[in-house]
Amino acid sequence: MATERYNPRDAEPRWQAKWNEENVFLTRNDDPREKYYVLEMFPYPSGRIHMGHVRNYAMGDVVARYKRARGFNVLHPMGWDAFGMPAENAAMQNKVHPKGWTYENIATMRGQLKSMGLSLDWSREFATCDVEYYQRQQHLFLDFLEKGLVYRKQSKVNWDPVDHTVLANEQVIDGRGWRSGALVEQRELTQWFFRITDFSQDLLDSLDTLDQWPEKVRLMQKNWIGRSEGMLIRWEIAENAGLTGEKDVTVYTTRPDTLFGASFLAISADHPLAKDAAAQNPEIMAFCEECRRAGTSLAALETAEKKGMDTGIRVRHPFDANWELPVYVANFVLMDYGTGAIFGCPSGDQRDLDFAHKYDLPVVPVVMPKDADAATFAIGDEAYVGDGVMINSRFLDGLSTEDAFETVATRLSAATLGNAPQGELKVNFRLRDWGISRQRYWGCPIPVIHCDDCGVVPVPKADLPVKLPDDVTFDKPGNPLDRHPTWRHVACPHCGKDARRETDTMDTFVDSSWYFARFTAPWEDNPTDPAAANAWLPVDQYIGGIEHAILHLLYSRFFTRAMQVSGHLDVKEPFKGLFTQGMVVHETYSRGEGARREWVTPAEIRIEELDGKRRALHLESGEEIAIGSIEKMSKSKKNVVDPDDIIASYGADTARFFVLSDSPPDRDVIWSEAGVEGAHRFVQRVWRLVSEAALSLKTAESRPGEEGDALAVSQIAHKTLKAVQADYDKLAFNKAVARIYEFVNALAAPLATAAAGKASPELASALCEAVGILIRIVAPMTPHLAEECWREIGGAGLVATSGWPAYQDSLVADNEVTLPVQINGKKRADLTIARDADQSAVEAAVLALEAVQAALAGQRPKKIIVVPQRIVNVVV
RNA sequence: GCGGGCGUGGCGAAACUGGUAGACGCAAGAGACUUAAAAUCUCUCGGCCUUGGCUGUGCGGGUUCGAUCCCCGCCGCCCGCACCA
Repeated sequence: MATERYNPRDAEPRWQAKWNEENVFLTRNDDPREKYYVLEMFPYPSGRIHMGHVRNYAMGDVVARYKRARGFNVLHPMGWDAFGMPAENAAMQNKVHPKGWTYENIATMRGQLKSMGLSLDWSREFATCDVEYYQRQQHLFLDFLEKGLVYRKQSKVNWDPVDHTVLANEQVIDGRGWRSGALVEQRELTQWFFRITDFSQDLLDSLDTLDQWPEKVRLMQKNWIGRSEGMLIRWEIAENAGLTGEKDVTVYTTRPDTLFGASFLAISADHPLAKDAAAQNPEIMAFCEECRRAGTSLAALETAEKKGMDTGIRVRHPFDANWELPVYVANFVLMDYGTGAIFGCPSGDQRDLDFAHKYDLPVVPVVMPKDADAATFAIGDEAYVGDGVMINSRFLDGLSTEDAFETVATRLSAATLGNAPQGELKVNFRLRDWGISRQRYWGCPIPVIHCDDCGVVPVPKADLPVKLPDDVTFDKPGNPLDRHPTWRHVACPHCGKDARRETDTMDTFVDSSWYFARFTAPWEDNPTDPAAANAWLPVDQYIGGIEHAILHLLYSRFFTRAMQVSGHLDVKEPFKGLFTQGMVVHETYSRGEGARREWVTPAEIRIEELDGKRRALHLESGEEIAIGSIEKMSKSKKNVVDPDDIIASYGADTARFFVLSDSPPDRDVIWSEAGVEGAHRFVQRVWRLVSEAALSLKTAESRPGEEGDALAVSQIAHKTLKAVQADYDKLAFNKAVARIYEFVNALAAPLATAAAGKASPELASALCEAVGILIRIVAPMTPHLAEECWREIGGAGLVATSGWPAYQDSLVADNEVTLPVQINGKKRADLTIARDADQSAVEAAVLALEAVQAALAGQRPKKIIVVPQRIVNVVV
């Protein structure tokens, strides 16, 4: 009986319509079953989806469908991270409105995602640029403001004088704006900040509770937060050189133990003391300017020479009033870490040592390795940064580094300078408060009003939303909100006088810092329904790219805490489980050189192989195209493969199955068409096997048939079920795929017997069950195929609403095991024996083996190692 | 520089963290079916020699009855942070 090939173009839309009709994936908040929240990082609507999206959402969908089958009430929503620069760039380049551009992209991409057959609750969909969403974000902002979690301060920013905008550090390339190419200036602007540093310690401590996060990500966050334990030490100014009125200067150090090795103080060019000095001395002024300019170029930092200038100011050593040290302005001291001032101990720090050599400052070794000889220990070109024993340090001599730290801390805390302690213990963090002001149009307006009389006035909640005006122009650089004729002019909510709206919008990272909470009740007037948020959160499984390991995840962790403080929910950590999936990468193709280089999409070329050499030829012109490096799929390099083509020719199931096969999900994959065909063969094979055997399986009981090993079929079915279940639990999709292949390979012969109408009733019944298991374990990956097969075998209802089958322990465990038998560690034979055979029984059986007898040649073995149910090793 | 990870066939990768190395898939080769093609099926497929072995998980040592896995020392690649006091 010839079976028709499975036709995804017919089947997939049919089942998608069916799921939709029956509201299979709508999630109710009042469902009594245990909850499971699975979320993939929502996409930026850049235009079309690419294979990276397919991989991300296929993984999430497997988890969602699997957990649904396991009986959980699954929340699996989708939305759009829709504010951001590309929309404004498109507006400037193509004269389209950011709003129109964004919503059109969303419509396209939504259609593409729907064609993948994802089990999403589309009723909860939103875009962050929806007024309904950003209104609630403004609400949150106001609540944070009230709780003191938001503040304004002057801050240095990278300012592009051509585009009239602030640039993020990564948008400054070699000191120039990435778009305009203009030299970037450092400007002081008043900006809004979120007080993320209020939670530094908690954000650090709680990392330990996130045991379902990759170790790597936790470590990255830990380093980013950057906790260090040290001291603040105040140094009395002995000589001000007529440059400052200050009486003392405070430094931060993690090595107070090395205090007797100090030979200079260094301060940042932005330190108040440096500013005082610069005001009095043009040379210092010039040097400070130079330091600031150098600071803009990120790459230059690496190689930048350590430079300093002696200010002439002198300070007294905290433990010796007669010991004076020079104060330098130095280009390597950062104003925003510690106090912007350090003491230099050249023997214990490589940078300080280089600096000391350059400016002829003393180098006194104060720490030596435990086993070194104090008489001969010296510092050459390399500082000794390790722990050890104190030397040349007066009352600290002989102490360990650790004890010296304690001693100095105790003494300085007790001592006073003026009327304050001379030193205090201080924990310092690298983490900075989060600046959220952006001088851009396409973002969430910051809901405050500036009044000449009342100052900064929050917009009353009743007046929300502060809506973005639609009638804006992009013909000039700068923020369109600034030059809008009317939008910024409003009355002060306090006094009613003319006032001005804040025209800055929020960093788009704010939008993505709480969307996962909004999904729990997107219909709410308030930002959240706390009951719903508390019930659903934390997200049980969050899936996304490693590129968000720090910022997005840290900001979301902060937001959750801030929302807890302001009563919007009552959990601390937003994401219980995190999985970082690998990228989909592809070769790049280009023609032309230098500035004229033009990228070519894979769709426009064909690859030819000649004498082992691969060549790329342009389809239209036949011209040879250069094959470039393998990189992450991106619009700019055009090395994207549009899933539409693959879905159109092979179907969504094949695309899904392929991206889940072969490679571990956390590793990058190189896209290859050959792999797609392999996956498609599997889809067709499952369909053929199931459909060919389906009829005879149903009728087998009525007639006698050939013997078949029904038990073997049941055993592999249940073993596979158990293993695949474990793989899905661990998100090891590639291993699940391999096991399913093995399973299908094992079923092929018995199913052929059945298809020929020769299966015994026992075999037919075992096959019936096995096929049912097969359909349900492939269903999370290839859901349309599963439905089609399910109908073919006469399954009740939909696979999508069927439960997960339970494996039987008795069928999973074998009564007999086959042990490899090694002689001196090399495998020489197999031994099949009862599973519960004891040591002596196994030994006896092993000694009886021909191969063992031959190896022993009549001798007694030295040793026999029996690892139960695993291996036997005979040592001769 | 600091921190982390990885290195297994022609390719993507498995191997229950000390127990048969290379499961499964891709590619390749041979064959069957076919007028032919597609589809499908069967077999081969790390390397070296003659059956049977030997050898093999980046390289060199070590621990162990037994090492892809643990320890020491190299080599190579990738990622993150980067003047953090």
